Amino acid sequence: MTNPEQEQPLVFVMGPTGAGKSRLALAVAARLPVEIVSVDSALVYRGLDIGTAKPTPPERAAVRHHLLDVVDAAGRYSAAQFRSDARTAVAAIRARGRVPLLVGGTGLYFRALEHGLADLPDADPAVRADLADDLARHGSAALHARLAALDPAAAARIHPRDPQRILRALEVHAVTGRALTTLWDERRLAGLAQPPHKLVVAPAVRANLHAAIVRRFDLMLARGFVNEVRALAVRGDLDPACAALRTVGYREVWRHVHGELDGAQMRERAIVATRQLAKRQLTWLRREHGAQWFEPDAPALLDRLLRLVEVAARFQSRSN
RNA sequence: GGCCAGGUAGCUCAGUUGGUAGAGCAGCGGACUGAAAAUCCGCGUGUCGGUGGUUCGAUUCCGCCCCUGGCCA
Repeated sequence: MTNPEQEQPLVFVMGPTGAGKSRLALAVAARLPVEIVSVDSALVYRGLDIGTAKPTPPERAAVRHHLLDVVDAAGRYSAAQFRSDARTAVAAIRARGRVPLLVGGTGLYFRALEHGLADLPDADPAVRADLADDLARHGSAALHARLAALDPAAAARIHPRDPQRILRALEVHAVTGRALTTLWDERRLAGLAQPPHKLVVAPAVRANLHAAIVRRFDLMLARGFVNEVRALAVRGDLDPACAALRTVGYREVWRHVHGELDGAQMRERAIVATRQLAKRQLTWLRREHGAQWFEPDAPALLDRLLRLVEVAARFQSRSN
């Protein structure tokens, strides 16, 4: 008998922010023995609750959720760490005889889990700080030129004005002495043995998604989003360079709390940033092959999801 | 009611010494290998407020009308 963890297809529930993924997952959890694995780069941060629309304590009491609150707001997380944590969570859920449901909107994390990643060194804070210094002093074009000498293949695919990727490629080279693009070809961290079932939840009409985003942001404000950010500010150890504070909404509210934006500007810019995020998420989703697309709250969506989970649950009980 | 300043892209505005116009933002499309809710790339036709006139040609000059803001009554 083969390992059921590798044979059984996972179920992915994917969609842009505000499309109603969490609501759907909770509806399934009310009827079948599922646990939810969050696939979301913002929900991992402790202290970011209202502005990330994180499932609430009652919701988390009703259904077990994984990969929420796994790092401090001052900390770092990564796609590779997600891949590893998600695999651990999936195995643990299955060992309990339950069905994991992977729910979220971070395209890179879904991809890392499904297809794996190159086995690369972790971020090195000291090297990164030096490179950030060089960037401030010489500009990204100069660093891109430096990269072109060390790793021409990487330089060819990274835009000269994309500092984040230039820095990462230089960082990998500094830490390993090897070209990033060479390492990509060498060793991979495994993806899934079986292709997952992918369900995409997204309004077909963009204006509907935009309207949902506005409603949701206003609800966040009503629930005390500004006070939540104030609480993060009084800690004193966070600044806008932290990954957590680059999150959509948090960066705008942070500036509001520090007097740089008035209430109306903050709201407008946060809503704009959320729309732009949703658009980028849709770009990832359109690329997903074999995904089934549904309108939020479509009865067919819940039916389809329930059927997939039932099949998985049956498979699960047979192999345990 | 009078005077002044405006009315150009969804928004804020630039511009055309008369040859039908372009920036920023928004929006849309795309990329994406340890920051990814990040970081980047690409995409600009719109009754130039309306109407009449001058002109080969008017968004541009002139008249009238409408609208907005300010000042005066």
